[in-house]
Amino acid sequence: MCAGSDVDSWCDSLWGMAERGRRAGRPDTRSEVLDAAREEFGASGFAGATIRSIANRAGVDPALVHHYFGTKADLFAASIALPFSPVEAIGEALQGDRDRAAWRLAQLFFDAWEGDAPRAALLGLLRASIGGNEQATNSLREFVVLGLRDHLAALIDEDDAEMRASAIAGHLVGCAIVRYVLVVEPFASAEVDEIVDLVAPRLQAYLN
Amino acid sequence: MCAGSDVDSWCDSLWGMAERGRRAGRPDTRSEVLDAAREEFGASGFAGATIRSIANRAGVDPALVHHYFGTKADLFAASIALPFSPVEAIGEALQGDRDRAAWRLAQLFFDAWEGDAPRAALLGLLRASIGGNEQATNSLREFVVLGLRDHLAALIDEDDAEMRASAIAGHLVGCAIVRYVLVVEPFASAEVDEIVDLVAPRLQAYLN
DNA sequence: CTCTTATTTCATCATCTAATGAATTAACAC
DNA sequence: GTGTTAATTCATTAGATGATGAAATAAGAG
Repeated sequence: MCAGSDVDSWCDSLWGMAERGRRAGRPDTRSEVLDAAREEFGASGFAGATIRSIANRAGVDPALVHHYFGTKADLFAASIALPFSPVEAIGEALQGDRDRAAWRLAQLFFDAWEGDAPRAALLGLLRASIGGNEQATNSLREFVVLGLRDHLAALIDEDDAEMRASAIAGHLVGCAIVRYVLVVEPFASAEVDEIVDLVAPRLQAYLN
Repeated sequence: MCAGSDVDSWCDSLWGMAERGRRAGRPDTRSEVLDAAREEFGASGFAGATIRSIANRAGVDPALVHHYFGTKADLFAASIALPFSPVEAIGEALQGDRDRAAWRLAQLFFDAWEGDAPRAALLGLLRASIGGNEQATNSLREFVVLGLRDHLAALIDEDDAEMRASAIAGHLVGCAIVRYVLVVEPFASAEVDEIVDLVAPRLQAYLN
């Protein structure tokens, strides 16, 4: 029983065991493992996630995770590389009319959190870096410094430009935590446009 | 060797081994363990901290940690109970002149982070809750909702009072992350007064 | 078809972890 | 002093974890 390949799917679904050796077809298992790693690290942080839980989520043997990504730290490093480039997008959003720059920035920032996949990636980075992982902390700091603080400071004509830019970055990050991590109502359920209309004027006040 | 009690301190410092049984004097070991737990949970999060590391930091056998606090989860629950009562302090700070309420709130908030012990406790709560620990998330949400949102909403005469109050809470939490977790310069090294003078006017803008 | 290579699981190891119970010592009441 | 209780470490257990190497299977080149 469970030896012929025609009844494998039946065996798998019944026994939860996969057969040994290469699978039929051309499944992109590596990407599935990486996605599973993003989700697990996002949900549990670096220390809380385990190779086994990631492998289990991807429907794969733990050894395969090591085969593709090496150590747990290597896998984590691969998982916090965001699947999009926020720094450039922010740079573009800030170009143009300065009186509305804060609105465009806020819109871009909160829009980025609305999709499922980006939110998982951002949550993973946020959780791990605030949770104490040094690499993730450096990664998030780099994003805040390069993506937000430096771009914003270039728009401000005051000698405390970097201070003001840091405050703006803090405001955005804090709003994301209240809305997406702590889920404080009614902030968490409000429409993005409502949040933007509320927050952007105070961000703009830092720019003037 | 190392049997007589007169040479114990010599043995301890040389071998790193403590003698068995109750210590001389009246040391408040329980509090030291709790402080060590706050520091370890604050530095590494719930999953990253271990009973062993906490016991080691407190200079104590791991079994003693269990003796006093039970399971790791019990110890964590005890460690996130802040050694001060922020909710009441915020309530008091917000009484009085409404036009300067944001200044008093910001001063109280950032002052609270400056001491070593309170900062470790706040960092622990922040790290663990954002890191995904459900209990810590509930605890921080409760603080944000009861301590900040509700108190602030009572001051605001608009129908979106709770939204504005949440934005203020988010701004403060985010500034704490940028300053104390990510350590983004020059925000991290600035004086508290400078931060307060920068941030408070924008917080006050939410109140009006 | 045959050989090589990439993919996948299995079996296993050494290590670390939380937790428990017994043993040892000091403080304290009488 | 004597006995009781609280404080503290030691020894140990059962389980989880990261990691490695061997074996099995499919895809692809010739």
